[in-house]
Amino acid sequence: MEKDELSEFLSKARSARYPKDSQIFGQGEKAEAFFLLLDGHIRVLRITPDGEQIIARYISSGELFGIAQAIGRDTYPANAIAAVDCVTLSWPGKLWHETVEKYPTFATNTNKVIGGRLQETQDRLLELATERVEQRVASALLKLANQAGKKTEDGILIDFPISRQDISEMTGTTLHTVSRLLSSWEHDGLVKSSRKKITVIEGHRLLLLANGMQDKDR
Amino acid sequence: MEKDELSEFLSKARSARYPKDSQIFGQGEKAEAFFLLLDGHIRVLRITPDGEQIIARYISSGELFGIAQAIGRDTYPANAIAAVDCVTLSWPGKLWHETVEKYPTFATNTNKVIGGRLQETQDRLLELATERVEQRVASALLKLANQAGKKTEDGILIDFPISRQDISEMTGTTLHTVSRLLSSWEHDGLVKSSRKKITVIEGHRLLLLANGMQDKDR
DNA sequence: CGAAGCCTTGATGCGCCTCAACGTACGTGG
DNA sequence: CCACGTACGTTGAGGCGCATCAAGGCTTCG
Repeated sequence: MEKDELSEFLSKARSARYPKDSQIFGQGEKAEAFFLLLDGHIRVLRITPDGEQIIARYISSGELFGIAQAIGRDTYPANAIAAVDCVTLSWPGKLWHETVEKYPTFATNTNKVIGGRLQETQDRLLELATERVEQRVASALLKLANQAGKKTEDGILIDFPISRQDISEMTGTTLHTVSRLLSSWEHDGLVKSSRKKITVIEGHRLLLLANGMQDKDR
Repeated sequence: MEKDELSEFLSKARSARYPKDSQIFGQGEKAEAFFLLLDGHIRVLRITPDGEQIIARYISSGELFGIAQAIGRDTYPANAIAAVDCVTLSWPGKLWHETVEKYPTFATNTNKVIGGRLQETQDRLLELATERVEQRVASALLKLANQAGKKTEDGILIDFPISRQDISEMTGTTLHTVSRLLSSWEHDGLVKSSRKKITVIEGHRLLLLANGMQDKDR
């Protein structure tokens, strides 16, 4: 897409602000628009008929989301909730098809985005099926630190509020087990955490845990 | 794509036969080609560094697979193994990009294919995280019967050889647990099975199990 | 006809969920 | 700004679902 084409495309966008904990769209709702996250972090949830939920992924700024049109759906497949105050751009759904027609690279690029998410999801499936809770939680922390980490004097802080419950919903376990793990890791100096805040201190040792190695410094 | 364009595209394909249990491509190999399954069934495996594996999906005839190029990868993300004797068409990888450029619908269609697989994978993730083994195995059988079922006088036969081990690798459990479940279901008349062969007899009762309901006919 | 691969079934144990109770930080309204 | 309520976190006790270990039977194929 050329510069002026891009700016024309951008000019059709609507900007919006979502306060922390507000819902941007809901699972099953008619997909009226697709989004680009300008600032903030978004939690993508999938819910079972009987109310249990898991966190499918976190969206960071710069990512497209809610692109139901791209995969030929007319409803959103998940909930999107602002994890912090967020700023988005959005376009009406029908503009997707027009844009794809005009700029074929748009479609091929989307392939890569969706393909990447497919990969990621399959990796998690493999993890969930073959690894123990401790490894999965360690992996999740590392991934979060990687995706949304902020360097501090203590270590790498995950830069949005995240509860034990959230982590349990990312890893298929309970908040109790997560709490116990974090307590034990904090005791051993691997992480530091307080209410809705987690800092990774010794990433390399966490990585050993994630890979199922014994931590000999224990 | 128009008729003569399609036939030109098809004329560039190479046809191949893969005997049962042979490998079509391997995880991590350079992706030289992409494939269309004309006849047969293919098992797609993902393997962990330490040798454990899960079945990501089964491909049925008519489906594209091994489309690493589409998602911007240059290696295959999984193993593809012929579950029965298979016939495929394949095209050199670089033809993907040319084709996409020439026929933009190709890219948008691929979006739908990949999007559908993403959905499916996320559904399985949700299942694996929230449901018990019994429910997952019941779901897997129903899905298989749906995707590759053949009506027989007894019920719906899954139309390719599939072992207890295979089912366990689809559902994140062990062959022992699967064996026990199938035995008990056979005893109750829900299924009928022998070596590498499974027939679903009472789908509706299996569905109840898959949804976590009590089976009151037990 | 033997050997390998697949399936079955029991016994045992443990990883993690569940249930329960209490401590602690946060923010909201008086 | 303090008091209170609510949401979040911690920690223990107990139990169960399912993996693991073990041993033997059956089917298929060379």
